[in-house]
Amino acid sequence: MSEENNQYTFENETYRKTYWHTCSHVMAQAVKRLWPEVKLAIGPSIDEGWYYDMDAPFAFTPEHLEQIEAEMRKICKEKLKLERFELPRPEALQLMEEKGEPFKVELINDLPEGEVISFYKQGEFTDLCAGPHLDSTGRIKGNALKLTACNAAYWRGDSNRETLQRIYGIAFPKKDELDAYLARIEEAKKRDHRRLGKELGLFMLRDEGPGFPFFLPKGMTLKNTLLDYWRKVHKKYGYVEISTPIMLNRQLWERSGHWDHYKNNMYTTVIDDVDFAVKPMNCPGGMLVYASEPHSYRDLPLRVGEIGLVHRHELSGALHGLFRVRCFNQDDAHVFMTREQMQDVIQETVRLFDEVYSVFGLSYTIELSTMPEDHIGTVEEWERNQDILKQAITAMGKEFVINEGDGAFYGPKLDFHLADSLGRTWQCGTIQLDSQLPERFELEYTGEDGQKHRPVMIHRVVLGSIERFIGVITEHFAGAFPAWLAPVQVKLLPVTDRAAEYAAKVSAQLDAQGFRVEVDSRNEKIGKKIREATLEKVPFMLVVGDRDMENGTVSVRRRSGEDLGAMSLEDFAALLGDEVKTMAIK
RNA sequence: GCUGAUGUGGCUCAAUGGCAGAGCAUCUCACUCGUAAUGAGAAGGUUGUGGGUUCGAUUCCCACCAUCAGCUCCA
Repeated sequence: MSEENNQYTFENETYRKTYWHTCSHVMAQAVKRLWPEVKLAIGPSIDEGWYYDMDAPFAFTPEHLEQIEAEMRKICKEKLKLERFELPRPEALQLMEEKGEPFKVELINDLPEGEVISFYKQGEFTDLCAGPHLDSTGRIKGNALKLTACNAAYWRGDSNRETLQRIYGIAFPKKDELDAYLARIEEAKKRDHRRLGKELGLFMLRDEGPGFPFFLPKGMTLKNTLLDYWRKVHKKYGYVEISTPIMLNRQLWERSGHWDHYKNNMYTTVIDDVDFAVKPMNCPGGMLVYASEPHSYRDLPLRVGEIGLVHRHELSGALHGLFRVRCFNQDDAHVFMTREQMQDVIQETVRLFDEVYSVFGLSYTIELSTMPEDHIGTVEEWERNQDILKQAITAMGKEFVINEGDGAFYGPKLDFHLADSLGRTWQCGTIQLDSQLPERFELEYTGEDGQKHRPVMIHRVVLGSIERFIGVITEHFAGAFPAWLAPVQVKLLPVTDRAAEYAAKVSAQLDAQGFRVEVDSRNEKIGKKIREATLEKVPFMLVVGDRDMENGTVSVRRRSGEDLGAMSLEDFAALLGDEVKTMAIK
């Protein structure tokens, strides 16, 4: 995906960003020409294009955007020079007040003392801006720019402040690059897991349960196959598996801290006059399991996995297909260990992540999230744990970026972000270091010295949410899952009714060998059956007709269209078995 | 939750202040066919829900629900 993102002929990123930034000024100028009453906020360049936030007394429509585009083209043709100038604070404030730009006035007021206050002027339009910019609006190719969307955004990202309108745009030095970009966006939409999920019969969402996905037979097969793999790979890494209740009483959630720190997102109910909450996380249940019997240092690290169904009340506007739901399965695990084992355990976990993600061909970026405002535990403890996470991945030669203040309330974490087909990243894996919950639940182990000690733990998920991960790989593979994952691996296509019985026999034989097989016994032409099986993205089609019956063969076709010709069923089973094995764990 | 848009048979989409239409899918019949759509016929809709305006609302207005784009949030 990243290759596709780098098709631009812009010389380099700095130039690209400068180009887009100047576009945002041209757009603001166009808007002010058309509707002088519109107030300007901020208009930066972004990874793909630019936006400008504005406050208008009316809502921008697609027609407005076309008008703005037309005016932008005019401004490009006018070849206006961009001139930078600086003003002392009082004059800068006076200029923006005269122009009636309250947001700019606020920005200037918030600039630190001594900061240079610079403006860029092009024709009649002047904007507060640090720059840099192109030297002329004539540098922008007017017919290779497009305003792509208009949406809401909060002033300064604060949901308590004004809601502004954000207009997004994209531009390239050449028209055909813009076309290629727009075509890529269209192509990415075809991979949307919500669309593919419907087309392939994987899952559905209903008004009756917003954010609570239904899995259909094919999606369920996919999910179970994924979980089979998960169990195998975790067994290999020394994990055991448990299952804890979906609902536990209030006392437990108070003890874990969730009642105080997470209550707004929890579904609660009253049973026999006692408050209960549906679990938003699996850890408290896992604590109870650990605490249910004494442990020796010899048992550590103790790796306890759980495919846990959790419910979280997300804001209605945040829901998004399988990517953001209110109920999902976490491929959770808690590893209990001594302080000395922390670094090893973290590294072992990262190696497990690498193994799993590489099976799917997914790349990731790592974020280290540090202490949030709402937290438990001391600052020293947090810093110590953050350092351990840093050291562990640095020693493995991995890069990370810091996400300040975004840790869980009980500890810092490493988040693994996987990219979807639109280049959006989704947090899937996470490793959270926690010395707070063991404290709260008074977990213990007996050390070599015969004394009781407190273990530390990590909370970790690899796939994250099974649901989200299915969404990510659906887009990643564009619905064409590798054979080991495909809900249907083989589709038998009898050419005529005469071959129906033979097809059923072949199907039964493959089924007995553990392959997932379907027979298309409809009275339809072979061309139609092939077309539909291809659209269903079934990896292998076996065409069987009179010739195959006579010779005891199957005629094999891949979903790519490749015709492998007739072969014996044994040969085909070997071929399929091989393909399945190369992808999955031994 | 906020701003804007959308909501029509299972799916994709038309249309209109005056009897709601197509393609695909479904069902029936014929065809028995060798690598991306055989033909004919039938059936299928209180136009998201609830109010209102109107002689008449699927269409106009209001509220709610859901979805979409984004913002905010996201253990």
